[in-house]
Amino acid sequence: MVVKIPTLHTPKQNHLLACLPAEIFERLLPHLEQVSMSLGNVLYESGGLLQHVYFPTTAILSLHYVMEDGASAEIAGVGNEGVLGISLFMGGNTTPSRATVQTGGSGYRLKGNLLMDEFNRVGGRRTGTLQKLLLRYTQALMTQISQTAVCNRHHSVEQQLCRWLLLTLDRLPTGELTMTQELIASMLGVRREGITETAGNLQREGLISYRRGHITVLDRSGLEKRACECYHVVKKEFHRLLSDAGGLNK
Amino acid sequence: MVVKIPTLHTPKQNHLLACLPAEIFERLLPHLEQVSMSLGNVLYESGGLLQHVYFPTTAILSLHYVMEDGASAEIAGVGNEGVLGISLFMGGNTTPSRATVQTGGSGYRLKGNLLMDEFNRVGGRRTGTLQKLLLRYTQALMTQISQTAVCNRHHSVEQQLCRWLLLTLDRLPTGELTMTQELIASMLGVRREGITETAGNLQREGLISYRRGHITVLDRSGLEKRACECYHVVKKEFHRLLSDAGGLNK
DNA sequence: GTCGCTATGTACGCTGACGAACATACAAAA
DNA sequence: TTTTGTATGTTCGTCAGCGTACATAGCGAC
Repeated sequence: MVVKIPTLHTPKQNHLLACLPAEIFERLLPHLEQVSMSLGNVLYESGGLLQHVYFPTTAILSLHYVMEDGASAEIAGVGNEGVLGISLFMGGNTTPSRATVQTGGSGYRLKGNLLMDEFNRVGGRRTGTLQKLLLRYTQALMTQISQTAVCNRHHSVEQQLCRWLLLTLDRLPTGELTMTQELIASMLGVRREGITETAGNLQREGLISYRRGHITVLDRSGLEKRACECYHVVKKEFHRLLSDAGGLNK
Repeated sequence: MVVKIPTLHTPKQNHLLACLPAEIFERLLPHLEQVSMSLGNVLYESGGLLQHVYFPTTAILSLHYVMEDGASAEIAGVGNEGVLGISLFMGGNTTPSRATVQTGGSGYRLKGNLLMDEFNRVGGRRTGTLQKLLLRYTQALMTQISQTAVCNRHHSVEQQLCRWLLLTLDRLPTGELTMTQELIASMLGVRREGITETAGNLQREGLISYRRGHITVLDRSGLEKRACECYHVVKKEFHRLLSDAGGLNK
């Protein structure tokens, strides 16, 4: 039985927005537009121009790359800890990767030019604060991407599945994710059968349970034991760089 | 026979330094310290604090990650097109990856605080120019890392070797690289025997020739045919973002 | 030159993941 | 309730890359 609790939506549910100093937050607030994103939506096409940046609150987004032969792989995920569209302020305006909605939900978007105004704003005590925050986030994202590269090289499907479940879990309010095995497989860039088998093992051992498109995590620390070190490296680095915005807010 | 031609060293051999406007370049010049780096030198240890940023001219550096069990993989390379030490201005001061010298040679280094002064400098017509350039470079680097992730997932050792040779070649003045198979294997995160076999094939077909630690590329376009799309994606993106500094210099 | 280190070559069995093909079973809509 | 689309389960042969072990050979030091 699913009980729908009417959710309060506020931009502060996004960690980056939440740790902006009041002065900046209030400047942006009138321009933050709530958007709901549903599974599979394509937010950025590879090579397309970015009109907005997105700050997810309950949604989870996925950066991935689709190759010439159709094979694909996720490069990184973006949830309420981050923002989609960094190439805007990094100066490229576009990237060769694609962004889709991996878990439906809500978020806020902001017109690119408004973000840039604030990014480059000079004057006042808060000069450079948004910039510092976004650059720190970008570095954390790079760590995530790097770790994905290493993980793809050396770790088993099971380790990767555990890592991925944990990272996704950390971005969700509950222990249940709405997610087919097919979708997970395409994120990890492996066969669907590989996920069926691995998830079957995890279920048999009581770590997760699932039914048609819904996975419930039963034993989080069990998953952590099975995941590769990559999970902890990424978590630690996000924490180091972004907990309390690394003092930016003081 | 190796003939040593006395080389002229100038910071302008590094593309990033070369496309700085004269005003900024001249401010930095007195602080650019030439350093020669030899194979295997560790420039940054994982988690260590960054004192300098490095602008390679003839050297090639490698960002890689060493895992708990000792296995390792390269995340990206840095040659005369780039700079090592971006986490300085990204705000993290350190990264979980490591940087070593992959091909001995020369470069220039700059004290971290001096770079930061210029990065954050306000006033004058050139405000933000260095910042824009470095952020663009960072985005290009992210593309390289992302592509490494995808490549690790889906491509064969042969494709990856070709990609890697081409990327390295593009950073060198000649068609010869000084490089053992063992070293290449550790870069790609595969077994040395895998490289022996693959390189043997490439040699048999006349694409490369090698002898104990030296590889000469004989048929560049042949390598391009065998490489995966990753090589071209990375090249294109670097070109798009950094050719003539994307107009920053005008 | 020759010695010795280290780079390269080769062979063997093993295994994780692949690709294809098909069976089952759940859940939502009719 | 029945239907139907889709998510999940299972099997089987194949293969790239791994780990191990050991052989050869180039090149620099002496």
